[in-house]
Amino acid sequence: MSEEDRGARQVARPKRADARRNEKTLLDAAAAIFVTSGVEAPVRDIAAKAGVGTATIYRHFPTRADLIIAVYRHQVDACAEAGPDLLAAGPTPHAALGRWIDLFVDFLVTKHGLAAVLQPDHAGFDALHAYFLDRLVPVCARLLDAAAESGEIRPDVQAYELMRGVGNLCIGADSDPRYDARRLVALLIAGLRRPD
Amino acid sequence: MSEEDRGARQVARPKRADARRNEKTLLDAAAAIFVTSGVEAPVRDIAAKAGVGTATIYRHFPTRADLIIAVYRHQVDACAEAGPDLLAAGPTPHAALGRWIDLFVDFLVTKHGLAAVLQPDHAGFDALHAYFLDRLVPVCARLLDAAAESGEIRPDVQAYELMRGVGNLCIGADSDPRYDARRLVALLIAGLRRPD
Amino acid sequence: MSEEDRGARQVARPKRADARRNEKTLLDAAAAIFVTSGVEAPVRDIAAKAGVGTATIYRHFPTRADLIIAVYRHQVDACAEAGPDLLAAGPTPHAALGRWIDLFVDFLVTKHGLAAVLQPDHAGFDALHAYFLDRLVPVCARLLDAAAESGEIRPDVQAYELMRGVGNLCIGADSDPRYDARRLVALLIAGLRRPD
Amino acid sequence: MSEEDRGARQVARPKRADARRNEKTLLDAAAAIFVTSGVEAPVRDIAAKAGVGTATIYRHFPTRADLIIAVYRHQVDACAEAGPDLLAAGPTPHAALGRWIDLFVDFLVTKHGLAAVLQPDHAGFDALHAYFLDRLVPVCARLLDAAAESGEIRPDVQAYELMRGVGNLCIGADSDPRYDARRLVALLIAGLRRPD
DNA sequence: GATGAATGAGGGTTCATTCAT
DNA sequence: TATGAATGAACCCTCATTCAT
Repeated sequence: MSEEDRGARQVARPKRADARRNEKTLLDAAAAIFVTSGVEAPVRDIAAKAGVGTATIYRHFPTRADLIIAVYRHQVDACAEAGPDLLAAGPTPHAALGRWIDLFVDFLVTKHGLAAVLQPDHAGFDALHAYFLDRLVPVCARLLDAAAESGEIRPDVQAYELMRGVGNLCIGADSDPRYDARRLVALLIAGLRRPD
Repeated sequence: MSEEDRGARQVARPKRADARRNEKTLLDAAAAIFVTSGVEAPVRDIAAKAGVGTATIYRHFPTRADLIIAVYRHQVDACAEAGPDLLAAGPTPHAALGRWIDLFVDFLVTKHGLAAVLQPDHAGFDALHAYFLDRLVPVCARLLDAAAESGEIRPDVQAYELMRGVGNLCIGADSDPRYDARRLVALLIAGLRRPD
Repeated sequence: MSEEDRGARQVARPKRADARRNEKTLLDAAAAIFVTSGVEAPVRDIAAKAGVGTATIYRHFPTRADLIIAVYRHQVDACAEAGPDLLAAGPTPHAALGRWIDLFVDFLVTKHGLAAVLQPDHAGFDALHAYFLDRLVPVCARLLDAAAESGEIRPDVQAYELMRGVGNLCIGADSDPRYDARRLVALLIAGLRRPD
Repeated sequence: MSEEDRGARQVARPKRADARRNEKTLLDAAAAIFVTSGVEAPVRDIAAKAGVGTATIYRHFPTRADLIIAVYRHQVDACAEAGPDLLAAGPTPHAALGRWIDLFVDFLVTKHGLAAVLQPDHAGFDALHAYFLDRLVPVCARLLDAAAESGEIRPDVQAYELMRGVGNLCIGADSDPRYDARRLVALLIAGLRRPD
């Protein structure tokens, strides 16, 4: 594609290649640091890992929430998108819900400190909280509704509450061999079953 | 050796009463500050509330964990002691377990920030973690065992894990009207039931 | 060598018109920002207002002093040129001096932060300082000399010092309703009168 | 004086001697740094000069304005107190005003950057501004009133405005051999004379 | 025993200026 | 020539903890 083509079709932002590459470097560095030091690691550490100045991070990601979202966006999206597929795959809505929640848990437990920061009152992380909720609660709600309609589970549980609960169960789940978030979440999901 | 013995053997220690009173003042102040600012409130705030110097706090309670333990000891003990009674009261071990867990949840959700700090990897809070575990896990284990033996619940759940899960579900439970820890914990407990 | 000449000798420089236009845009933007945020406003704000990159500003105006000079050159020149006219218009040299100083004050008080930056020791603003001095001190000196020769004022006041004093009196003159630089400057000029 | 004596008479604050000494060190260090780097010098520089940690400065002087006030309090007070004496000493109110203003100017010109920071709109320095005004404007007003009543000067000049003007004339007065604030201020004061 | 002053490590953030594209 | 991304130095401020009195 020639430059004219691009210019003609869009507003033409030439510098992009560089910045794009840099942003990638940044995200990789952040992801790496998040693994070792948690999502609240000092900005300076991330900058150092990426080999850039601190301000570069602020340019790309004005708030820490922005950075975290960017780092995990793909995975969150993938999780959200898997919901309908699992529902379709069956065998029952409740089983699909369980599998989808497992996906979410698998994602969360490997992200050091992320679950803790997902708390709604964690100062400065509202955007992060909102993003996760916006993306995942509707998916969860659909699975929940389906399971409720099928009569498998009790109809009085809210998707928001369930997601929060699952998120909470994932806090500190790595680094403790005697605590298996997945197992507990499974109990929680099992607890949804209609008491017969 | 009892405290009286020690006092009798030496010259009377007039400061003792003072110190005792001081400790009480400290605990009251800490409790009050914990309610408003959480268990991670600045040491200075607590000292100010108690009307003492910061070093006084360190003298009585070398680590923050010590202070938190002292503040909540009575309630934790009461909770622990309620276990056997509830088990005896029935009607079933599983029901007793549910009631006992409710007691724990009621305690925890009203202690701003306590659940969060109970995480095993929370630096500097090992003593706190250990205390809660020492005190409560055995109680929980007994209830769990009884319920397992009665065949009400699955036999493969560890008390430690369950307590951690319940604790996690209590994180951030105040300050969010859409999240009811008690309800979720009830689901978790319900999920323990043997799948028939 | 005139600008046209240079253009004629080489291959036509089509960019020239562009650059010229760009410089105009820049000056307008700078003037606007100076009004709202003062002459020490962030470079980025000016660039943003002009719709150009920051480096473009540096290309046209290597130092901030250059930019400020360019923005106010016309007004400073106009002020300088008014001096002889006022002197000719009378009625006395001292009166003319007063009117000319008023012109300068009117200019200065409306330029947010300019007077403050005119200080000789303001790092990086030497060129600005020098420009104002080069342009205005001679004019002031002529008025002062005339007034001294006419016997209206004391003969021992230097133009440089007077200009600095007037400039200083204009600092922070906007934004304080209880401070009227013009009134104070009038006192200063009145104070020049020969003590009889 | 025994400890009991002190305890009986006051609230008994034993530690004072130390802190007092340290505060003195701090003020000396600040004064020294202010001379070389101006009153807006980095907190760290002052701390380093005093050989203390930065927080020590914040403890003693929560805001920079507090520190500056403390450093100059004695001199400002002395200046304020000299007003009535000078008025009494004569020979005329206007002469007394001139001498008093000279005192103020002598103080101000030797305080690098102080005059500049006395501007009412200088963010974060309101307390400083207020202090100077509270302390000096009333004194100036009294001198001004006396001179006005005696018929020496025009009656329409406000003490606030005059003080601001004098303060402004002192900005950048050190470090410029061609600018003598005292001389200009004398002109300003001379300009107060009633136009006959 | 009690005090509270001092410490100093950290963390976040801004902006003038340079430089690769 | 224009761009705007990157740089990184500088600064402020907070607190847990120690220590001299």
